[in-house]
Amino acid sequence: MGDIDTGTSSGTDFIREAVAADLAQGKCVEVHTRFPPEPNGWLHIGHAKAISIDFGVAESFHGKCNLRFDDTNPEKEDESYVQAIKRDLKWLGYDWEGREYFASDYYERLYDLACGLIRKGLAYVDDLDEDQIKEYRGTNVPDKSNITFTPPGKNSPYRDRSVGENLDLFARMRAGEFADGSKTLRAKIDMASPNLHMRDPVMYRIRREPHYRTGDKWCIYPMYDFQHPLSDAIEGVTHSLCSLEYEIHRPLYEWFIKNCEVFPSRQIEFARLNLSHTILSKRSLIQLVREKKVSGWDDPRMPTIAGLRRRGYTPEAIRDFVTRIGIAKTDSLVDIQLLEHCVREDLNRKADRYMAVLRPLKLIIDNWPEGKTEMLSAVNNPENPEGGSREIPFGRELFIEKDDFREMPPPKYYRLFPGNQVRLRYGYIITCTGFDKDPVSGEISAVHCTYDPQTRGGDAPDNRKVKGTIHWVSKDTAVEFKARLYDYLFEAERPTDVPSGQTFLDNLSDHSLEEIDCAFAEPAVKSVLVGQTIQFERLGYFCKDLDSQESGKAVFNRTETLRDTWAKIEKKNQQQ
RNA sequence: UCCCCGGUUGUGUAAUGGUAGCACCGCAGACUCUGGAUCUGCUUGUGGGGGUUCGAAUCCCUCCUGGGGAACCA
Repeated sequence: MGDIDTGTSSGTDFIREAVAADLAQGKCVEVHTRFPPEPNGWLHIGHAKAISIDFGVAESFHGKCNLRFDDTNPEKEDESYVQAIKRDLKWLGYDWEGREYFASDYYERLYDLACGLIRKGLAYVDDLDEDQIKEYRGTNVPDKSNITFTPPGKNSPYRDRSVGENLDLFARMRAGEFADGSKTLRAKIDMASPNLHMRDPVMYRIRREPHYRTGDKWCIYPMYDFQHPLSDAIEGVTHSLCSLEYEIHRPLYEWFIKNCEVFPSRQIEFARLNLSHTILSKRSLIQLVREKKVSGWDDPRMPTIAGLRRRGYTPEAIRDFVTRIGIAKTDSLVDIQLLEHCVREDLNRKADRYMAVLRPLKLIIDNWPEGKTEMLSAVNNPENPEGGSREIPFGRELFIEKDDFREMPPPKYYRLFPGNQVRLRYGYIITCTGFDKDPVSGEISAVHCTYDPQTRGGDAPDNRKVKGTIHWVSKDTAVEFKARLYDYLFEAERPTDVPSGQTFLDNLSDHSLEEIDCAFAEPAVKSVLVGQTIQFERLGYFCKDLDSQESGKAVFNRTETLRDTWAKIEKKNQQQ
């Protein structure tokens, strides 16, 4: 067992410990897991955690992980979701090695297994309707939050039908002889069980709804609790890892394995991911899409894998994040700043640097010869010596960031203000000599300065210390682009925490997206590819969006800002 | 409080009867041609009360507290 890597790269955790124990005790000889998405929505960062566990645990023990679509609810599922899920899984870098399965492919075997249970006297066809089932189960109460005691249920009057009658009725259910909802197949377990899931759970229901894969071949569909353990068994899954809400289903999971006499898989539950300022329920995510609160599943503000990708996140950053958060059974809320840290760390190493100005302010170098242009050399990525360098045009008129000039500098401000010296990144050291103000609006229309010819490239021969370095773009060669600046979709740390009568939609931020139509960048950005994430120096990481036009304006989505120490100082200044 | 599962610095996660550690956040400083990066240092924690033990985050009891469950969804 010494050669088994219990997770040096991803740490150890209670699941890996349990799996290692099973192996040591001979309960299984190999490890086989599965990732079982229902194709009714796109993958999000919470799935990434589950995927990391399913694939990661298998990998730790040199085992396998299947991809299985848990598609037994024809009302919600669709082929487009299958495609989206596969695409995102691949992009994240996971490989199911062709083991791509569908629960809907098991319908025939599942049906046989159900008949087997009937023959053993452990399943029966019930004529009770939905409300009656609840009533008999003892759970048909108006206010669930006010229950102090759950009485035992009582048996359905149809519970003791003969095996022959049940077999016949079940076959006729399949044949379409009965109306939707008029009959169900139920497991005969224990109507007095304190675990409500054991009170004769429904195994099959009648639903005339075309399925995206089986069409109208079936009008009865198996329920999750019956289908899941058996699908796991069919695939030889040894460890069925799922989230905490299935914990209470585990006795049922084990009941079906035992009574169907199939390959036993062990279900182990872990806490699902909760992320601050984010909503991760598929139901809510689909609502944001349908009600057009966002532009789609891949809106860069969405916590979906596709949204994060379009935002500029890398698979490496996402995978790093989901391994850093660990695995436990504690219900927790992970600070989204950890995710942000992970992208910054990854992108800092990988992203090429460029200069761009989001809110342009004209800077005129009064002692620079009219019409003269110079090319200056700039390093592409200071974190990567092999990244090379590029040339940037420099001239008499530049754009600088509005925020980099102040008429009256606040404390600790060491950018441009009258009389102050500042370095233009990769350019010259300049001294601010004045500024033009629009007499009507009071707005500053241009800043004037002189440059020191001795400081070409930014180095001062006299080694004088210049505290501030600001970015710039040469006016004549500037490339215009559109920038989309994103903020949290929800300002609240827990978007679902709302006063009664409100929903998470009431928590939607009104400034989660700011569009800047006319920003300027250095000419070299023309070579940036759609989907590529770069850094605009001092501003943050930006990803070229697919909305960019071939020969027209490029669109850049801001992935994240850089860590902004000045913003903190400024905030503190304001508080004082 | 009918059933199930949890509670370790602000957040997340280790420590499996033997020095409560790591990461993020935050704070301070060093360095820096990105107020970025990097480096150094720092603050804050075992929910409460009892018990077992030489020794308890860990085992036991009890209280408190959080989450989940009662779909012909998964």
